[in-house]
Amino acid sequence: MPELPEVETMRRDLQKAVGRKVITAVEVLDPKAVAGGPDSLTTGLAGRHVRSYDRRGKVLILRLDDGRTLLLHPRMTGRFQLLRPHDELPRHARVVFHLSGGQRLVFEDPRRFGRVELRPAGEEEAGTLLCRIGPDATRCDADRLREALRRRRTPIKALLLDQTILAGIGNIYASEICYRCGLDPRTPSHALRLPEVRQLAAATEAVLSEGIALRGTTISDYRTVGGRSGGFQKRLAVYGREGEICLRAGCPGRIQRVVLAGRSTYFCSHCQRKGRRRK
DNA sequence: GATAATGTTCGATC
DNA sequence: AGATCGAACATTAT
Repeated sequence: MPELPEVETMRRDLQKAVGRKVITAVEVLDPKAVAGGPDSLTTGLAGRHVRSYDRRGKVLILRLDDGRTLLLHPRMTGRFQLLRPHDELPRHARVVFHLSGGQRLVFEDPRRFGRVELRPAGEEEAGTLLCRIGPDATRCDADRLREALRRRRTPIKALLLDQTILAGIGNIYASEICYRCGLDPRTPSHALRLPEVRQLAAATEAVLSEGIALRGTTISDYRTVGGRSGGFQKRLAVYGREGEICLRAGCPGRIQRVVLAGRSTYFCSHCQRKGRRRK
């Protein structure tokens, strides 16, 4: 269930494993997986290769050698797997890209929320997957962030999940980011002043880059293209730790769970205060 | 069987 | 008009 660090890991893995291999054919096993209809993918992809592997937020951006762009959003359970010639298709295979050399790149997705979309040259931003998202969260500008927060009453953690403000933060990293900068996730956004927003921006960049360095977080489903688990689950300070003791040395607090914007949210009420950061 | 799951979008309501 | 909330989407695992 990928967020920014997991999609970035996918991007790096694909760049390395697929590189400029030629796509010889595409099979769409689940038409629902393709925004714009299955024919949009099967027409004219044969003979093409990926010229560059890019990403914005949780969206993979594969630029093809003919100028078109293949966009992919894994949503909750989408992932790529590289199969060797005699490997069987995974149970939830949705789209299969046949590559020169006999390998197959499979997009699999049990819950079927993920989407692939092929955009014409110069029109990728207008597609359904990119048109609603803001700048990538790895480059988190504090002044811009503050402007986005100042007239909103929503809890700060809910705003971190708003992809139009910053693209890429999901439910795990949102709780971890709030913990990192000592901010109560329920704090109304407009209560943050510039110093706190700066702390928040710094915490966002720090947590995401650690997530990337450890190749993402595996709690149950997420696997890298090579089928391996990520490593950031070992570093989670609050997510999924309801009732456990806070990891900060000497802190007597226990991790609490509340629901914000319909999603589980974890925090230490001792370390995390409203509108105030931890020293 | 009920519940929750790392995501987004839509419609209803304020 | 804009903000906000809950339901919906679909499937699996506990």
